Amino acid sequence: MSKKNHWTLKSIAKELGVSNATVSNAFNRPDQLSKSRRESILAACKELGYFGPNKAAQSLRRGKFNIVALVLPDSIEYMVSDPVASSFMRGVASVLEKDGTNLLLFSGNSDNLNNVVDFVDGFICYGRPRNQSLVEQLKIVPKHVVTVDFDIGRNASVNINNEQASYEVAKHALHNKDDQVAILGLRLLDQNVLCRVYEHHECEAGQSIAHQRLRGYQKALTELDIPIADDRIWNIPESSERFASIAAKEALCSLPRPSVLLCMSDLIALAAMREAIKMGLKIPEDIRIVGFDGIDEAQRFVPKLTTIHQNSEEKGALAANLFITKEEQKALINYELQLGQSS
Amino acid sequence: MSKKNHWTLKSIAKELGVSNATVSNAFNRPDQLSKSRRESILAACKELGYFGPNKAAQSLRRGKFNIVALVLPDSIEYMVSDPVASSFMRGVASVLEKDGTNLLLFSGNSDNLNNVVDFVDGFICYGRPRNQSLVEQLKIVPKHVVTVDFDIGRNASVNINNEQASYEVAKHALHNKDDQVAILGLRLLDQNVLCRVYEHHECEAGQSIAHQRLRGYQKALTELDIPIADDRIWNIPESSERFASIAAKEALCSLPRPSVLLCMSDLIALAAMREAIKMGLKIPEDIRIVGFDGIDEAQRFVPKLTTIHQNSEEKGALAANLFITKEEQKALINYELQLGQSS
DNA sequence: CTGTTAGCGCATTCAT
DNA sequence: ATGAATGCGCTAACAG
Repeated sequence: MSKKNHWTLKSIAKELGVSNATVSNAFNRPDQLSKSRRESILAACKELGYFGPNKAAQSLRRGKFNIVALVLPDSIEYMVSDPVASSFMRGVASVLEKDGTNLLLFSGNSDNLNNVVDFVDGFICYGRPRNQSLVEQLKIVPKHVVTVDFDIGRNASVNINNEQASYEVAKHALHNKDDQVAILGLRLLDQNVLCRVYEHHECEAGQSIAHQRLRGYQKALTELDIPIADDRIWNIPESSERFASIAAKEALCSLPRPSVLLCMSDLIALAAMREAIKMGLKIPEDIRIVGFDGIDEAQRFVPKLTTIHQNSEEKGALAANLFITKEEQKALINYELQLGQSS
Repeated sequence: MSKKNHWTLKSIAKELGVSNATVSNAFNRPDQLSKSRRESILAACKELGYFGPNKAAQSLRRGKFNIVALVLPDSIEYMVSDPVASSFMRGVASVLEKDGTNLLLFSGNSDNLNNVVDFVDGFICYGRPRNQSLVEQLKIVPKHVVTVDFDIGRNASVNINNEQASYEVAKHALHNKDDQVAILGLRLLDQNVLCRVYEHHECEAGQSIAHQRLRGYQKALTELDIPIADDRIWNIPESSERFASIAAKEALCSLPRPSVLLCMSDLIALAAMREAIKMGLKIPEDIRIVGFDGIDEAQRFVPKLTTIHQNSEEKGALAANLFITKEEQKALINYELQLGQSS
């Protein structure tokens, strides 16, 4: 007898003439019934086209959803084309996929965690979300949270030592006190504008990645006794070719012409190298350029970029593992100074 | 009186001394109660820390989940770093984000749609999933499905005319019957191997993108009366730098040396250009190379690549729109022949 | 306009 | 080893 094509645990149990608990157990708790019974039930279900308990109902009942929301710093559409974010997602995805956990992409522009909080097991947050109110919500949300590249009050996080890394790459790019230095910063300011950063007094206090990196640069500058003028630091609001090119052009045209360009991302450094080449400058003879991130394209570029290679994929994998194991750990991940011909 | 921190519709209703339907209505159906009543209830809820009906329960009840699964052709970790797939996802995400629909990434390697089918509203499938059994499931799954770059029995799909596009770009690359042509194909064979494709008899029948493109190439070749030897077509199993470089090297070293390289993706064409340059070949004097896709990196490369620009982002946006509106439409999307200096 | 009730589909006691 | 009952948290139909 073929009932309607849509079986439920209840209807299939009735069809088979057993109680629904038995069917449930057959699928979920093998130890609760005899092997033969279980197998005959499973076979009958398959035969009839019942593929197992409804996941939504199961989740509601158990309070477990097998979905984790990956909270991106910005809109999904923006993040998905960012090479560093992509690597990170790759690491996350590889671990979650093995674990059978589903990955939901969540925009850092959303204004409410509530839209998803009820059907995810928790959150992996890659960088501070653009919408600050999300941060506040993440602090108190009653689910598991792993933060990456920033911290909130919670205990599971993955970071790299941005200050030390920046210090190292700057140290490599800088030669002596006669160097003319310009810094192309990424999101140094909250304001969404491309401009120079005349005031950076609060840098010591700044907790953002950009400020950590800036501190690293400054430490290197200070050690070499290199002054940096107030008008030699740029703020680029997002890691895009367009903004980076404009800022690079401004920097390269500023006088005295910089001999060193410290860039807070490889994408920025690449744009800067392209602009420099267009202007007929020789790299590194006329200008030394260093980046941050270690993306593939920058390694393939001629000249190869000197940069800090962040192990983004590993970062993602670690974050996902922390999530799965629910370990409360503040992890610090390695980076590598990657030497190229650009400095 | 502060109850436990976890409110439910029921508990909050009791706390407020109203029925649960009233609270539900306050959140979902403003027209069902007076404005003042509604507002006072909402205010009280906010005050007490109840942020609205539990979404999981709501979804179970309504049968609507506000999640769509984006079925990728391959593993998530592989897809997320593919520039074409990323563009597509960008398009999808931009539309879904505006619609308030959440995006779940689903691997084309999974073997069971059942793990998610119960808590998504449907599927957007970007390319034929590597796991063929997923295709079978997609054909019969009782939810809305939009396919992209391939078709199943269902009625909503987005495609481009691969054959025509390939024909055009080949036509542009080919000059006359003395051209020596090699084809770097992407997933021409089911087998996951890098090799030459000696037999392509079944090309006429092949429905895959690769075969559609191959037909386009062959049409152009035929029109110009250019023969193509049996051993001049390569199969590259995935669009990665590594495989592409190997195949490109093989092709470039084969004798007589090709004067034209028809590549089924820009990533492949880029790898080929790099290998050619390494070998001291001049592009396009010694060898003309064309790609397919229109990714950014290929446009920035020197020489700029001649290719077919697929509007992947638009494709994604259209697919998402079809999904949302539930329109049953087989859409065909435009492409553009993008001329560079590589041919 | 408001409250009562019956499920959505299931997992888990607690009996037997 | 099995079955009846309860409720996860909610919405929609219905009754008042």
